[in-house]
Amino acid sequence: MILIDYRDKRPLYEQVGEKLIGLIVNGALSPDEKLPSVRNLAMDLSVNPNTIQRAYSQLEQEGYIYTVSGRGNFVSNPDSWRKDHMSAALSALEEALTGAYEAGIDKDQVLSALEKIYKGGRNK
Amino acid sequence: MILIDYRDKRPLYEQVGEKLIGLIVNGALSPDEKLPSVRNLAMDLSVNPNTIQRAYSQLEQEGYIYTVSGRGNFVSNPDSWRKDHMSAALSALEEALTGAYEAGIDKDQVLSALEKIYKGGRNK
Amino acid sequence: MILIDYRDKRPLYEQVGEKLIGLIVNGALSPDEKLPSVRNLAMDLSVNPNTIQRAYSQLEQEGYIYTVSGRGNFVSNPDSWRKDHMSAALSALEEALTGAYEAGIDKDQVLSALEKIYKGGRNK
Amino acid sequence: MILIDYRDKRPLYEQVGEKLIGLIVNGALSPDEKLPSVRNLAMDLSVNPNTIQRAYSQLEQEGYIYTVSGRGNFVSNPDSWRKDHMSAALSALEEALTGAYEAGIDKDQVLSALEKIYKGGRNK
DNA sequence: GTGGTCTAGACCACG
DNA sequence: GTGGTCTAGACCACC
Repeated sequence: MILIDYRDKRPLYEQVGEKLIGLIVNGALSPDEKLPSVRNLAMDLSVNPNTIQRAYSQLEQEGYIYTVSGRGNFVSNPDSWRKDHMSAALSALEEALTGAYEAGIDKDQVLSALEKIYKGGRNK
Repeated sequence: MILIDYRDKRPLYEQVGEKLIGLIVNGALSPDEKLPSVRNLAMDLSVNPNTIQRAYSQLEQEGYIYTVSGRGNFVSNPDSWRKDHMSAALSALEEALTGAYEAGIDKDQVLSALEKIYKGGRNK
Repeated sequence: MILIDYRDKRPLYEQVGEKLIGLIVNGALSPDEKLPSVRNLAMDLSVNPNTIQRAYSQLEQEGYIYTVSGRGNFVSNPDSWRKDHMSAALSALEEALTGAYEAGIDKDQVLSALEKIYKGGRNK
Repeated sequence: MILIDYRDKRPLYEQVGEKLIGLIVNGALSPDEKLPSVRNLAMDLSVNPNTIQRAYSQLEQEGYIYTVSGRGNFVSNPDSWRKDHMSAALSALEEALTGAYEAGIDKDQVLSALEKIYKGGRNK
């Protein structure tokens, strides 16, 4: 379900969190679906439960999941996160665009990259 | 010349390095122009010389500058870095684009962001 | 009669208890009226009977209801709880007021909030 | 500087955080002033450094302080938190007011409590 | 069994 | 010395 890349310099909990966000945004995990328990996922990934706990807390705080103590963690309704998620993605995009502009990348190149991704569909 | 943002979570040497790259790519620093000495810049920014040293080493390793021992650090010829810089910017852009796509951002929005940046010109 | 919010971080028994207090204080449940049986309410809310039991015990201990073993649970006479309830509400209010004061909230704002609630009437 | 109440049921990190917020909002800690280091405060309070770390992270995330890695934690400029802090205090106040209203507390009593606090000044 | 908190102790990057 | 991350192991409240 999730693979950890130990060469990645980012903290483990962030990696795990991001992967889960991907699954949620992709729709691989539906609203109100139960996520693996903290301990289970920790064992699966051979990682300390605290690390998973931290990833989950952060996801909850960002509105991607909600926690019912004693029951588990569940994915939130998209309303809770879609807006924030989109604005975050948008500002990341603007930053990348200015980077591209300053690097001297041609507008046509940007357009072709754009077409490739928006036509190819979900190829991740 | 350079301002340090202490609230930025990235390491200082990285911040300094990025600012210098900006100046180089923008052409504010021309090829073969001499950069400030490690000690001078360190004093200017009230920062440990080690920090500047590290920033310079990294820039050198990425090909943006070259070092002549005993003489100082100088801006490299664009040939040494332009290609790498562009491909890095391009892959960052692609990543941001897929992120935007998966977040459900409309193609038109991407285009408008694109226009805004590519028309506005170098205002940074 | 009662709705449970599973996203609420408080324990279920507390949530249920608070809702019941609301009904009692509002007068929706009159003194000496019989409350639903533990098992019935548990089934209604699809919740473990222990949870309801615990809510009832707490209400009893706070004087809002009384239990006749073998017969059921009944709403207490307001004399048993009104004073405690009021003093609790009052000290909570004072705490909130000092919080507001320290946050720099203007006296007029407090007054307008006060008017809004005390004029609007019982609309909850 | 801070006292921990072990009878309080809230988590330690929350208690510590709240006390610090109090000091910051009161002005006892000025903007850009350095807070005690994680380890120091942990020793002072005979508490695990992780606990303090968590308190600090939360304060940072709420905008009350900012962290410079390798240097320490510093209190933020009031602009970062005043607005959020006020709105939080305001909604807490409204909740307390409705509670008071429903408990049957007289408007005059509320007014007298209000006067007591807003006239008495900072008596905490 | 589930999440939440806490301790103890360790290692790393940064400056 | 400073914050940040991680592990190991423990205890608690809730359901």
